[in-house]
Amino acid sequence: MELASKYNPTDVEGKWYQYWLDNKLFHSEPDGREPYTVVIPPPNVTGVLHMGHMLNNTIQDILVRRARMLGKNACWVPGTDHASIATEAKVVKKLAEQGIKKSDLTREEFLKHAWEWTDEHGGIILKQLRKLGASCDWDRTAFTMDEKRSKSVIKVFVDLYNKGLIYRGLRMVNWDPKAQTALSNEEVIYKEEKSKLYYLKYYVSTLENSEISENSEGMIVHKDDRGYYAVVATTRPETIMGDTAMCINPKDPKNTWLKGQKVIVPLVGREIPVIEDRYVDIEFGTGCLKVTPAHDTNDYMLGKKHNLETIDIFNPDGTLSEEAGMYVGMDRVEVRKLIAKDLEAAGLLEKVEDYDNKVGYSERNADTAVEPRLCMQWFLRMQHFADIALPPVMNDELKFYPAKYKTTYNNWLENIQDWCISRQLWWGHRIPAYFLPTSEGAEEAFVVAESIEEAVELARKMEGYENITAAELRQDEDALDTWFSSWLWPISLFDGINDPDNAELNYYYPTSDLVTGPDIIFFWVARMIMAGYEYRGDMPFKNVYFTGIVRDKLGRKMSKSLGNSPDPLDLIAQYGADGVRMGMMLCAPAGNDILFDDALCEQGRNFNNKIWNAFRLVKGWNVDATIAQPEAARLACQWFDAMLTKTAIEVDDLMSKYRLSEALMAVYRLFWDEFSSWYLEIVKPAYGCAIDKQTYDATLHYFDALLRLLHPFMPFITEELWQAIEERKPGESIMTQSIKIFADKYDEQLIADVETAKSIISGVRTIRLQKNIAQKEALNLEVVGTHDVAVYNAIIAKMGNLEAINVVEAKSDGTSSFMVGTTEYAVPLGSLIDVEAEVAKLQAELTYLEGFLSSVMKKLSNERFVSNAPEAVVAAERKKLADAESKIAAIKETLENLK
RNA sequence: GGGCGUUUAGCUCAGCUGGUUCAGAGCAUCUGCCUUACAAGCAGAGGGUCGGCGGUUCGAAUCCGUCAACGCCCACCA
Repeated sequence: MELASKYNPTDVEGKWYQYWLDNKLFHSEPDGREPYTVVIPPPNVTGVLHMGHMLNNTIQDILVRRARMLGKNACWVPGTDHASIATEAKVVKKLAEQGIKKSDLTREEFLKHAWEWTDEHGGIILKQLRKLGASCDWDRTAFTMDEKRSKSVIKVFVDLYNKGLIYRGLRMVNWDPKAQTALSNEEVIYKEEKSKLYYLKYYVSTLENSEISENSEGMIVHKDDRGYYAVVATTRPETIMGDTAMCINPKDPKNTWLKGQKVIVPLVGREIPVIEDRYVDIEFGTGCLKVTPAHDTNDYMLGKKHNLETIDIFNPDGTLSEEAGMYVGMDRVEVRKLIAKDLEAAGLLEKVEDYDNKVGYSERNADTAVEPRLCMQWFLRMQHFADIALPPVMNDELKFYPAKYKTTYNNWLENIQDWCISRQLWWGHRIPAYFLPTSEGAEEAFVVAESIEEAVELARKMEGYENITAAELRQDEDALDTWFSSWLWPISLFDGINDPDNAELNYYYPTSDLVTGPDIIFFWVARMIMAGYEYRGDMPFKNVYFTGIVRDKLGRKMSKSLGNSPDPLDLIAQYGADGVRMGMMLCAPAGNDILFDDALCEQGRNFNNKIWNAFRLVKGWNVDATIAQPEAARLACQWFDAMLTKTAIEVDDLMSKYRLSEALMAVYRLFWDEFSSWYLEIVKPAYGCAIDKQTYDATLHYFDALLRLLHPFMPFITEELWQAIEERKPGESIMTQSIKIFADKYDEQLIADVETAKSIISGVRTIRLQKNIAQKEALNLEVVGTHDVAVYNAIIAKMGNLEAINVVEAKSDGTSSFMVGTTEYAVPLGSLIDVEAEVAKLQAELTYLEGFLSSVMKKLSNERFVSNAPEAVVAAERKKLADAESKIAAIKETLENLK
């Protein structure tokens, strides 16, 4: 077999991915094996693969491939998320480019565009995942808005409504007056802005000029010829028409005199009460806060708490409404300027200060400040869900990796707020609520049903609606929050909402591992747990692995605007999928942020090359069945066998703790250092010579084992080489080979002894380097005293190119020596010896050892140490002492001889 | 403001219940080598008061306190 000296991934990857697909190796059906299920965190249907996906999906693929090789029935279900906000925004933008406004379209027309967009761009990201090698069961690909998933969402909404867990209520939303739509918090961009802080005079109507006589500590009373007044600092004077109270902190000494009073809203002339609430910051402004429940989130909370009236002074387009009573029809921005002048003219503006504050702007209309606005919304009561979702995580039935996120989870659930599940969007699952015609001013009437037919049926049971028709029902315009569909994902993927207790669900659920980012622990992870217990009475997954956030090597978040995010597909083209996977994993310890650097992919690529070349070496050997196995090779096989087992056990342990990065590193070192640098060098036949059959077969066997260990991390190259080890039957793949081929014990002493032998070899090599002696030139080695690892002489001789290894009482003259453990090794160099350098080297070692000895002696002469420390520790110290003393003696003797 | 976390070699990180697998790994660096698998390589070497201070202990990277720097999440100041 002809092999290039460098591994070329592009030749290999497409071929094997197709092979896996053709042989349906990713596909899973329930059977007698233990299931291993992973559901993909569905990426945005119209999204493009970014580094976060790379990391996340590499991890999932590693877990899935490994589970498969452990003999489990692995099922990784892919799919996409309709991502209502993001997708709708993209469609709106695209339409805008064509000169079409969303407001000019009907719902149906808009949705047609959205579906077109989805069909056009949808699934690109899933195709990209294939380049990475993702072993998803593509036959199961789902979409949060496909038929089954949509039906599930509606069913769940109706069910929760019927259980009394869904209700309607007012909520402050971020309103974009230009787009005339509500925005999610994520769509609001806060900008630092230089604005003004207006200090307005609110005259106290309930105090006569003379009433305040006592002046308690710290009290600040404002009074002019018109009477007593409070000063309120605000950045938004145009909202005073909506004021329904003034609030002070009950603990504020400055304003105690205002308690229980009433004040007059400037210009407006309306009398409002002074209320007290700890919410008010005593230090800010004058400690007096104007309360405008309709136009500020916190004020709304205060309003609810103190039963205040709510006056909505804005129209949806941001102009002032009739309710305002003044400046009607003018834009809020204009009014701010105008009212400031009017206030000043009326002598009601005490002062204006410059002020830096953060103002929210619409992501869609950069120049439009977001207006808090009260809207009727749908809510899900969360206390019930918190109650069922908290215990399993806290008592580790459902495990988080890393565990620190338990705290985060706990904090959120213990302070749970009701979930606003409606969104003022069209792209998504439309809320299955149908409003009935009502007379002006009457309370709204509606029914919640899975279909219009059922809605009509329900409505007809209501008093006064006995003859209502479908045409008279008006379905709620809003769509459901995207998370309201994704929280069902682990169940809905197996159609467990529509068809509870179906065979697939019973087999695959609960899923095994969830791999996701900690940023969606609340949005998604917590809610899936809730839905899991609500609809299955069981956890949706057994383990959650939280990845870090991918940052650039300077620690900055990857973002389009910074231009620091590499295109994953470019990386794959450059380094190969296996190289990039390894690059990701090398820098990805669980729970830490990932500082990504191309250099890591380079390291991955280099490793691929190393594997490739090791294979070239082995496959290039000529095998001669008549040759007996050399001693060195026999020993090397024994040793490498133990090393394989040792590493396999280590990898098992690390993987069980989700320490993927370290597991990969363990295999990496096994392959590069132990297998390539030691094992292969030991068994490698001399140039032009053949290798014995026994060693050759063993080597192929080790190669096979190494490829299996590596396969979950680097699927492509391992398949390529595994197929090349020997003739394979059609359809065979490394994917389906077992990884449970290792013993559960290994000879530790054997490994330790070879380590000693390796140290001896290194010692010889160091001498060669220092003395500039070529590897070709054979040397002798003298072992002074006892040679504990004489068994490995064959290896030591071969690797050190030694003619002889002699155990001597005293070494000969003119040697360069080194120590391994407590034994001295000497290489006779004859005239090559540099006495001066040798003395200096030994002197340095002596100084170190003497210092070491004195510290050990100090410890041992400390009576409290000897009496308190465990015996084993004391014994160890005594051994240190003895060893150091014997080393010192040996060095001193050598020094004497040299002189 | 509330909560969580991090700080160990130039970089990225391991170091579980205090004591020979306690000062480690990979990369990078330096020095020799185009040695017939691989220079995207081989062989060898150097490099750390374990963030600062204080305490507990015979003994602290490890436990406690405190300060500092950085990061994340939540709530945000009208």
